[in-house]
Amino acid sequence: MLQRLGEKPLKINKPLAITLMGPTAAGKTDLAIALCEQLNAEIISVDSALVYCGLDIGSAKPSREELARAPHRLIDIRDPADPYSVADFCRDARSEMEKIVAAGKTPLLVGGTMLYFKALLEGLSPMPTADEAVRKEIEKEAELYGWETVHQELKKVDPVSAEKIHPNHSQRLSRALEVYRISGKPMSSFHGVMNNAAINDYDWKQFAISPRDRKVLHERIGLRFDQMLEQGFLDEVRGLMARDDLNSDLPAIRAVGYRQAWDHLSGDYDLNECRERGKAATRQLAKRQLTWLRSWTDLNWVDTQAQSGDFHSIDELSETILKILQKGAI
RNA sequence: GCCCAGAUAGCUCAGUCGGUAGAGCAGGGGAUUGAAAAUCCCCGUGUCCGUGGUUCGAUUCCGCGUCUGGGCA
Repeated sequence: MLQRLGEKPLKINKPLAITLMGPTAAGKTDLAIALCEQLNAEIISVDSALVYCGLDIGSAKPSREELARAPHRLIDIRDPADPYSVADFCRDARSEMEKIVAAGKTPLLVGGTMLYFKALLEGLSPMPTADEAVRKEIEKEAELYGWETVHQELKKVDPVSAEKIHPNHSQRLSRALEVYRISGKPMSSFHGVMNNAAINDYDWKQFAISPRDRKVLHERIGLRFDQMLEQGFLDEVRGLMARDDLNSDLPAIRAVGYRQAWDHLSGDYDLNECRERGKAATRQLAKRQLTWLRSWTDLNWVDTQAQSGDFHSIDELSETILKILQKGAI
C-alpha cells in the first residue's frame, strides 16, 4: 500500500525488550525487581558471574526471596568448573527472550557484563569456539618463546589482527591464533559478518543507572564488600576451595572478590589486605563498565542520586523509567 | 627523660656523591567478537616535616624544633 506524505512508515510490530545496565553496586537488582512487577516483564540476568552455581554472596546474587518475587533467568546455570562464554550467553539469552515473549511478557535484561549486551545486540562473527587443547598449546609456546614470538607468528598468518592486538595482550593474541589454527583462516576474515544480532528483532529500550558522582559509587562498593564479608563470603570461598576440581585459573574463581578471597585463604595476604584488594578490584570493574557505557548508543541514563545528593528511592527511579518508556525512549 | 632510626605522590617506599625527584599500589582515561567480574594500553608537580645555618644554589650537608617508630631508663 502506498504511504501518504507525512504519515509514519508502517510500524512493524516488534516485541518490546528492555535493558537495564550499569556499574556494579549501582542498584540494578532492586530496581529491576520493582520494574518487573510494574511492567509485566521477566528478568534475564546479563552477568558472567551470576551464571555460576555457588557464587552467591560474593557475586551479589539476588537472594532467595528476591528470586521468588522476580525470577531471574540465566542465573545458576553453570558449575564453576565449567566455563561459560559470551557465545553461550547469546544463545541462551535469545532463547529465553523468545520464551518470555511467547508467554506474552516483556524481556527485561539486567546486568553489568557489557560484552554480553553488545554481542547479544550486535551479534558475533561465525568463528570457531574456544578449544582448550589449542589454548594450552599456545600457552606452552608462549612460556617457551615468549608472547612476542606468538605475536610474530600471528603476524605471518593474520597480519590484520596482529596489527590490532598489542604484543602484550596475551589473551587476545591467543584467541586470534586459536581461531587460525582451528579454521585455517585468519580471525580478521570472519569479522565482516555478524550472526544472530538481536538489535533488529526487538523494539529495544535501553537504560543505564549509576550515581553521577563516582565517589558515591565507591562508597557503596566499599560498604557492600564489608557486608559480604559479614555475610560469610569467606566461608563460601572456603567451600569452593574444598573442591578439588576448582582452581584459581577458572573464570569463575577469577571473578572480582573471589580471586582476592581465594588468595587470602591460600595465605598470600591477610584479611585486611583481602578487603582492600577486593574493594579496589570492584572499583576497577565499575570503571571499566562505565567506559563501555559512555560510548553506548541509544542509552537512557538514570542518575540514582537526587539533587540533594541522597539516593532516589526505588519507587522514584522506577517511576522515572516508566515515564521515559511512556514518552517513548530512544 | 636519654639514645637510635625515620619523616619524599592518596598509601608503601626508592633516590638525589648539593643543581627542586620516581617505582609499586591506589586513582583517572581508553580498548574490548566464544575467559569479559577476564585481559591489555596510556596518564606521575609533590610546601621532598618545619625552621635557622653553610653554599651561587639545600629535599639532599649541619644545628634546633615537631611528630612517628624502636630501644634504654
